[in-house]
Amino acid sequence: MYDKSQIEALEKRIPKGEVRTRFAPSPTGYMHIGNLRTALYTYLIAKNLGGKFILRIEDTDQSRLVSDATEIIYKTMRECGLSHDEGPDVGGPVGPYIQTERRGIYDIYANIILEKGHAYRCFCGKSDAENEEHKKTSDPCRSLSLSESNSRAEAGESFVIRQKIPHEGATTFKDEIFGEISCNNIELDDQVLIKSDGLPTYNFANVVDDHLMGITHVVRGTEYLSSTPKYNLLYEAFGWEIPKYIHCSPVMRDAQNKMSKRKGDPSYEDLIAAGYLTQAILNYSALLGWSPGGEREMFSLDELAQIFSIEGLSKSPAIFDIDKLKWLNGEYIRNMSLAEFAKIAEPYIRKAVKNENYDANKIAEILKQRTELLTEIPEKVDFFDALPEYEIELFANKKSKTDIPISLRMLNEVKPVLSSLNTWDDESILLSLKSLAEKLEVKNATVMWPLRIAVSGKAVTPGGAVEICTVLGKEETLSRIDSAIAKLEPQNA
RNA sequence: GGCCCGUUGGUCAAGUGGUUAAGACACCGCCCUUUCACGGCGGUAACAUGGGUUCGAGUCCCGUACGGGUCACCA
Repeated sequence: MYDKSQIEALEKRIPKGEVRTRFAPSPTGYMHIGNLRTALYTYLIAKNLGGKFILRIEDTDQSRLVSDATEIIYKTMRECGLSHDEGPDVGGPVGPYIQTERRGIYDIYANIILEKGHAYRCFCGKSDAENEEHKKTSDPCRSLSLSESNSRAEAGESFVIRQKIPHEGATTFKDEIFGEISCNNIELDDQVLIKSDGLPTYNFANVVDDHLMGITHVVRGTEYLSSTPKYNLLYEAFGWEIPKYIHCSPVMRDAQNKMSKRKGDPSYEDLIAAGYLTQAILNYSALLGWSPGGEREMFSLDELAQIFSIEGLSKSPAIFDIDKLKWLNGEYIRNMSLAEFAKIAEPYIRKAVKNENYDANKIAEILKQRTELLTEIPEKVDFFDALPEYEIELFANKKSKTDIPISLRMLNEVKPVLSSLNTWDDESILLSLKSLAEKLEVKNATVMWPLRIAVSGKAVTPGGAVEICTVLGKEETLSRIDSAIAKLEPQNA
């Protein structure tokens, strides 16, 4: 049925004496946040312990394959800096790293476990009723002799291979987060190991691959917690060393539901498209379900790898809070150098500001302290290109002590002052306006407010009157002041 | 329903028998200020519940409630 030398060859390849973790997604769609976080934790555990991080594609369910899914996985991980040491694209000592390419391997181990008597062929059909009855203790195929089973298989009868779970005793395993968990074997089903299409189920492929790839820490979601005893029984049947288990609680959209694409929860790509930064997403994901212990919250990927510890992982599910992500994103933006921010902000600025005379760097400067999401930039700066229609009521502001007549007066005072300026920059404009306010014996705001409204047409703007004037340039500034004055003239009002 | 797991403010969370029960987001107030932000200061707000154990319990044990996971030839 199989060649012993093949097994020896496979076993010989297994790297020893190093920590090895794996991220093992199935290519069924996009990278949701829970997925990304699992990949992150898996990566961090490997790096923190000086080990290897491996990518394995679990594509044994032919019916659920999505064509571009693997590409999205590669792309996302590359963008996030979660680089794998081994995987389908970079190779490695224990490949192939795609399960459908390992078919022959599962066959070998299925035959071994069949011979050992810890599994059996089940020839019963696929119908629900039969299934329900047979996966339990009463499966008549359970007691078939191996030779009879072999000859029926050779005769071409269709079958699945099921794990033969003992009816007595209990299985206990240790999870690094949850501690010891035990379960009576009688509660466990005789799960299918090899499907009738000849491909292994996750349950089998996972155990075989984790063993043959030398995985030391199995990181996955808590949905696998209740099947872990069955995996342990499998490891024991083969006589393999059991890895450390780290079962992570899910990322929730609310107290009742996991994050899901179907319900409109954002994927990594969605968040990027919504104006979030990769680093912020990664940093926030790390904090969702894990705590570094101290009060610091911002960490680069390398820093996370330094300080990550399994003990900080939490048992209970965590609800995804977009507000906190947004705040963190803002923190990342504010901590950037102006040059860095200007570079990533420019495309967003240019979406609204087509006029090349307006300096994108200067606009980025006034935007930097007040931007949380890149996508909110265009609407903040659209007034540079075209003065919006606005109501003259905007000129009235209690705190600045302005109303419409005062604004008109101020603008008439401001106009000659600005038009006589020779240098057009923040400093000169600010200085001239301040001395004007002093001369007129009014608050700075009384001069600034009408001017800002006149040049922007908006109640709220990034930057104040001075900065906006600087960007607009002298000519455009004076022209906007003129049209504001015209708007405010009593006969027009 | 059986089995497994969980439960500290609205949210993320620290806390490993003795604390005025941290911190962050959000929210509110004040200050700064050429708008809005940023920044600074302050505030509201929590140990699901009932029994034990103990001199002492958010921390240990049992029950209850609530929530989640699982019970596929999906992963």
